[in-house]
Amino acid sequence: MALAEAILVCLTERPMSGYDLAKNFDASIGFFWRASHQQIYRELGRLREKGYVISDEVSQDGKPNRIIHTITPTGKRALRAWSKKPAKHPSIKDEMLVKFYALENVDIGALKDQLSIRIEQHQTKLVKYYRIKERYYDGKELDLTQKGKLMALEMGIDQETQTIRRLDEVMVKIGNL
Amino acid sequence: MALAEAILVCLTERPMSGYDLAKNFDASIGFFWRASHQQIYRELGRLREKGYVISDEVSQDGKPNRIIHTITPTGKRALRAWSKKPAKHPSIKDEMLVKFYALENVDIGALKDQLSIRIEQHQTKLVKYYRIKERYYDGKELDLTQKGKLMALEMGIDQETQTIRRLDEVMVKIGNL
DNA sequence: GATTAATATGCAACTATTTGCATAGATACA
DNA sequence: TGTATCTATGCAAATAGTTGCATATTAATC
Repeated sequence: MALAEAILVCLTERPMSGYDLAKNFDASIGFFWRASHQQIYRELGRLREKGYVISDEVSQDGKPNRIIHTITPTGKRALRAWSKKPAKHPSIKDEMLVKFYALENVDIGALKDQLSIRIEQHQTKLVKYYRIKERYYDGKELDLTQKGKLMALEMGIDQETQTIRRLDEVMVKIGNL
Repeated sequence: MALAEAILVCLTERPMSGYDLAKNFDASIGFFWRASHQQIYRELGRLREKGYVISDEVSQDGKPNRIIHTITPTGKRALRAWSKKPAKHPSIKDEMLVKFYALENVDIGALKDQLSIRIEQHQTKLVKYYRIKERYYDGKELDLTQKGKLMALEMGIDQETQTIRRLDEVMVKIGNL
């Protein structure tokens, strides 16, 4: 499972609370690995049991206490070991394509609506990517980790751009049906 | 859940056994929705309970009996109702991108190997797509369902082509790191 | 003064997916 | 004659992911 590793990757940057991690999974690393806060808290428990992270409670006046998780040397070794194992091919599950596959048994008007929603979602994501790129990477000196993140980000930008073009083309095609 | 619907979609084409469906999920519809034979057999049980399919045992001499599943009018109505509901955005989970995201804590040599394996997998898929296109669609008169399938297929071809180009570019980039 | 949003954590139940196992005849090939 | 592959079905256990609920404080807004 790579949720564990995705969390460890985040923690190599800096120690974080479950809440911080959940926010990270809503943005940055979440572009490549989605997870809910419930999943994250559960997984943090497992990582603590294995000794991959240590957790310290920090009291804050007023606000509820935070539990800050720090990756251990054992955790870092586990991460490097994981990196050598072949990456699983992401599993494909796209309802919308299934609907295209069954065009005669489907409401085509509704499908068009879904397609334009999908296009908007990809555009939103693309804008987000560009903002992050401009803000954190453009015209900056970058270390190795940052170069990796930028590469992942540029893959994302390229993917979204191509997806939007492709879906626009499909929109024209079903319009002419 | 769309596994149920993906199965129903297959059954609109013709009645099939669980085994036939499993093979379909290894090719055609499986390009857009992956499922194992265990999942399919279990789901067929549920579809039968709901009255979306009827199942008839057909004895074959020698070979084990086949159970042929046919979609019912109720099943077809369920399929059309499903088609009107918004399609879920496919969930993103790509271990390889997580590894790029953590370049400093990762074995880069191993990552390159994984990248080239990934490229090969996409090439294999692309070749498969082209074969299907030539064999079943090129230069043929097509009905609505076939047009939909062709559209899905062409989306697949475009996606794979772009992905291969993108991953090739990344391969050059990590070579120059 | 009341409501909403943000911070911060987590359990429990349910659903979905993966992995390993099990059975059993037919055919092909070495 | 043995081995492997294809046909054909399915259970059980483990792991992963989603949904609903629960709690509690602070700060801002209406």
